[in-house]
Amino acid sequence: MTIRTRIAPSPTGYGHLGLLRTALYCYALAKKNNGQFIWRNEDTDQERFVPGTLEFNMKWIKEFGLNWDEGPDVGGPYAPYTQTERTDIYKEAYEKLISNGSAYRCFCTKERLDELRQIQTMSKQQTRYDGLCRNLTQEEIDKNLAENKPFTVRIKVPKDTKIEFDDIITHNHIVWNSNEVDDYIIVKSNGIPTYHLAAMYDDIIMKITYIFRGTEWLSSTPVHILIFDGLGIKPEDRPLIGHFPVILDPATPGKKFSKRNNSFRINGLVIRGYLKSAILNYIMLLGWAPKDNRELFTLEEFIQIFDLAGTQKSNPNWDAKKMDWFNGHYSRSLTLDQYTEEFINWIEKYLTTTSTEEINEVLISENIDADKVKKLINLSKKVIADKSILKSQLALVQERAISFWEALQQIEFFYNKPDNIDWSIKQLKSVQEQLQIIKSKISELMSSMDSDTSKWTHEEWEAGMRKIAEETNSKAGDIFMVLRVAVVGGPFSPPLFESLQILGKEEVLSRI
RNA sequence: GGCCCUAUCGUCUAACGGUUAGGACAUCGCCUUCUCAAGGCGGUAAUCUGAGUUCGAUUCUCAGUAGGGUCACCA
Repeated sequence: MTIRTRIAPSPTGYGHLGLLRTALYCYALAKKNNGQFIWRNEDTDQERFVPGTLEFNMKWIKEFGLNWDEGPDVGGPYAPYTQTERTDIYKEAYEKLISNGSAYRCFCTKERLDELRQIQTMSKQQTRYDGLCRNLTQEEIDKNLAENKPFTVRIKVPKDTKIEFDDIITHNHIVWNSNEVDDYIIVKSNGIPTYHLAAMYDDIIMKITYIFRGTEWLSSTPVHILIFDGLGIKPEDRPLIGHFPVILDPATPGKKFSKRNNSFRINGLVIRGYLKSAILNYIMLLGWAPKDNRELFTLEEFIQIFDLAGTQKSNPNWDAKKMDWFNGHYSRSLTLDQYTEEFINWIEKYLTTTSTEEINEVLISENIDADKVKKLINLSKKVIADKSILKSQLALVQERAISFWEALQQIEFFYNKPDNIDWSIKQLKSVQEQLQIIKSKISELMSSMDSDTSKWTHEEWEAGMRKIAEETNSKAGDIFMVLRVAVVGGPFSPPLFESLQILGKEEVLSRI
């Protein structure tokens, strides 16, 4: 049988990294087995619909290289792939369920349900449907229908039985006592099915073989099983279902990704200048691990090696440090040409095309204020003007910047003369008294060198610097530090000599 | 609270009854070095607790504890 997996986000919000993870695993399983990966638009909740989110989510899953074989945009044999365009299809499903006794019409008003819930809450009972419409006589039903009373459709959960299934992700055999399961609403009073019916019926029609989803769906799984049963699907013909643990945000211990934290939005890390290959690689390991503990995978390698045996049960924490390590690793493994190209691509494709609000929300967390962000974005437009100069600058920061965003900050001094230099920093403590003397001696040295910096030699320059150290009776390292602070504005910098060469003699002299 | 799930270094994990409990990130130390990195070498660090099964439990069972998910005409 052909493996078919699906990713089915609802267009009610912007996807987070959890969506990327599910998509990645679905994609990998399908591709590994020469199967199909399907995108389905689960838009049955029209009230919460947020315009643009479907397009946003599709764009970004695609950006990560996870292309679907069938979907709302590309079509396919089971089109349409948008649920609100399939309401007729669901109608035949729930009519079948009602007629064979697997579901029933419920004429209870929302008001009655709210009141019921309130009473149950106050008396500390379970909040659940009391089954009032479960056993309506055909006469009563006909009467209500004749009066055009609105109704919902509820699944009719059988009494005193077991509902069970095997979870293919956690490898658990899970059993529910059916008396614990509520009669979920599967069709709303507006005639549109809820997720439970729509998704399960679509999965059958679209011949989905694996349902991967977050663990928040686990507790409604018995309802889904009952829907399959009611539709006459034999257990062995059902799609296999598996639930992934939630990704936790260490910033809020024990809590999953905050919907408000935009750095976890699917494009957040990309905007912050992380490589998609690195993000994908880290995400792979957030719920799955191979037996040999290998950690570095390209997408292609992951597809080959991914298996259901390695899926994890417990909730992983998002480790920003490890993400950084992956990104640093991938950044360093690029050639300088590739790195430069990716850097320019980041600026042109992501940084300058994203709204300022969104960039601020994603970036401000890094101890940078909005003005600084604005300044750096302006700088980013400037740095891509001359590719070869940029390349020589990036050569100096590639191995020391975690992200492109950091790299941009590290090359800022090439473009902007540092202001408000703090000369009292601890790195300059031992030469504090002779700062002026040292500066003028460095100035002298620089003046004596060729105006064509490409003719400079490291030996000549370093000898000069060490001579100043001797003359002022200080350590050579301190002399270098004075120059460094003058030129870049702080105690950290890329290799000094190479930086000076790029900056040019005149500019260097003006900064001392 | 009911139901369900989870529990190995700080973090992600390996060990499918017998290992000096392994790896990676982080952290610490040393080397390299004009700073910061990167790189090399080394160190600290874990089986939640209590019973049981067994010659032997990280591993199997039960209980406790802690954490998570869910209890909508949302997905």
